[in-house]
Amino acid sequence: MRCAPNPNGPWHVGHARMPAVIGTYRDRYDGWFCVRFDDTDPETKRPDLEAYDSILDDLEYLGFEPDAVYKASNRLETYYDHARELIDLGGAYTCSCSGEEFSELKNSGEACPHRDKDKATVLEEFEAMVDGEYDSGEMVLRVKTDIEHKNPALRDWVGFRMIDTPHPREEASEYRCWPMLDFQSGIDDQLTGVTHIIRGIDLQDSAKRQQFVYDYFDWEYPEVVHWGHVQLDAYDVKMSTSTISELIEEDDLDDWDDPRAPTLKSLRRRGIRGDAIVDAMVELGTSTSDVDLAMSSIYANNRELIDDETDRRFLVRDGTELPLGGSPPEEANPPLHPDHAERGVREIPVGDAVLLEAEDLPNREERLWLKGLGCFQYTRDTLQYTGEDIEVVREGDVDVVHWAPAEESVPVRMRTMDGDVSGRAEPGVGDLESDELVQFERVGFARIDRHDDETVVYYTHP
RNA sequence: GCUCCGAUAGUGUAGUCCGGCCAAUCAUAUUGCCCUCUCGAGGCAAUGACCGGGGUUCGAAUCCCCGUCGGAGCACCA
Repeated sequence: MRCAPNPNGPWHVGHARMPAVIGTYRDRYDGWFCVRFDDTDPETKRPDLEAYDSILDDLEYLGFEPDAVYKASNRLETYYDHARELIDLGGAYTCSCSGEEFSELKNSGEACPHRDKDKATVLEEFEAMVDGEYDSGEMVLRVKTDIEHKNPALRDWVGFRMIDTPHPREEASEYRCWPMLDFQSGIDDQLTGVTHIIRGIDLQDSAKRQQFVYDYFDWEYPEVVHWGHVQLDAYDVKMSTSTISELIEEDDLDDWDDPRAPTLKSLRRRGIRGDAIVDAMVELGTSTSDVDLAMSSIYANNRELIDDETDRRFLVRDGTELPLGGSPPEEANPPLHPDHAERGVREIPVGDAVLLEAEDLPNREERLWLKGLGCFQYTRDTLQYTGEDIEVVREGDVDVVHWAPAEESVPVRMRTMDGDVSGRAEPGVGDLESDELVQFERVGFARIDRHDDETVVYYTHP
């Protein structure tokens, strides 16, 4: 199988579907898959030189290593050779009609005057194309199919055209005669031994087009599955490489790993495992209708992967300070993980005041249980320690909330899909390694990114 | 306009090829209860779907036709 991306930028989440599915199939059935960069349009789909590595990097994040990596722009001579052979078989002709002219003829099912040229002329003109003797638009090589085919999309399609703009890759920058996707891809699938193709519904006619070439060469066409488009809920930003690229350009997004961007680099930075994405993609199946992928299903997968190993911490967002009274303990020791007592406890110095989230602020005379600390009653604008047992919580009339010491807490900026949130976390958070995951109790999972003036974390999911 | 393709709960999916075991599977979501010093995890329960209409048949989610809705192609893009 193959994954044939157009290297025009880092991958968005939707791109993960192909490697997820073919990678999973490969592993399951002892198969083979390659990445083939279909970079045969140096102009309108101009490749981005950084994208080649960036895509392989994204692939690694998803947990797959391709069995081979190809670049179509390295293989021009191969395509030329096959074109020559095809000409010799009478399956192609050079054509100098303008796109418009040809389109009109084609739509009325009429052949253009170039269709019946003899092979020698065709070959001669094709060699001139290869040598770059024509300018863009002057000459193309058409694959001879059936000019009266009932589906106009299949009639004598273009196999090669001239492009004046040099390819961005140095190695390919001298070429001017470029194959179209259907030609290049069809040849490569055969040459690399691809037996099964998955592609989008936008390429529904590709197989039928390429079948003509396969017939000329007497090759057997691979099995094909077409799938619909994937849409992600939960994002304001459209899942499209060009849209994301523009937003970054305009500074509406920081970069490709901005938490608001629906990209793989963003999910990675938020601490989501590649496996969680892969599993969600595989669950989507390969149906030909469009599908909506719920981020919640990626989150559910991820939570299952990380919950057990992720330690707990407190983070209070936009805290309100309340003084403490009644001699509470000087230190709180909640467990690092409620299901793993063996991992030990946290040491949180309490101080004279705590921060609470707005939603958790008690009413007058109300009791509140500060997790890992004890029971307090809100009296005369102070949280008075009552010393009561956890039983009061079990009885049901005391809410349990998380908190942070007002004094010895560390400032945190949490980057989320909906923008940044600032808050303060228990002091231990300041010592966590970059890349570590935490669960802020009653807030959600987050990945520690870095410690600057404040600790920057990326919100993972609830 | 011409040509393809598709339609099962909020979302995804199984079942459709080879009609009966499907008053329709599983996951996720939402809600409620239990448990828990988290709104996490775990347990239990509830919610919720075969696009419509004809036909074939003893019997249709499944086969056929018509409609509706949706998607795609008709590029010298991928």
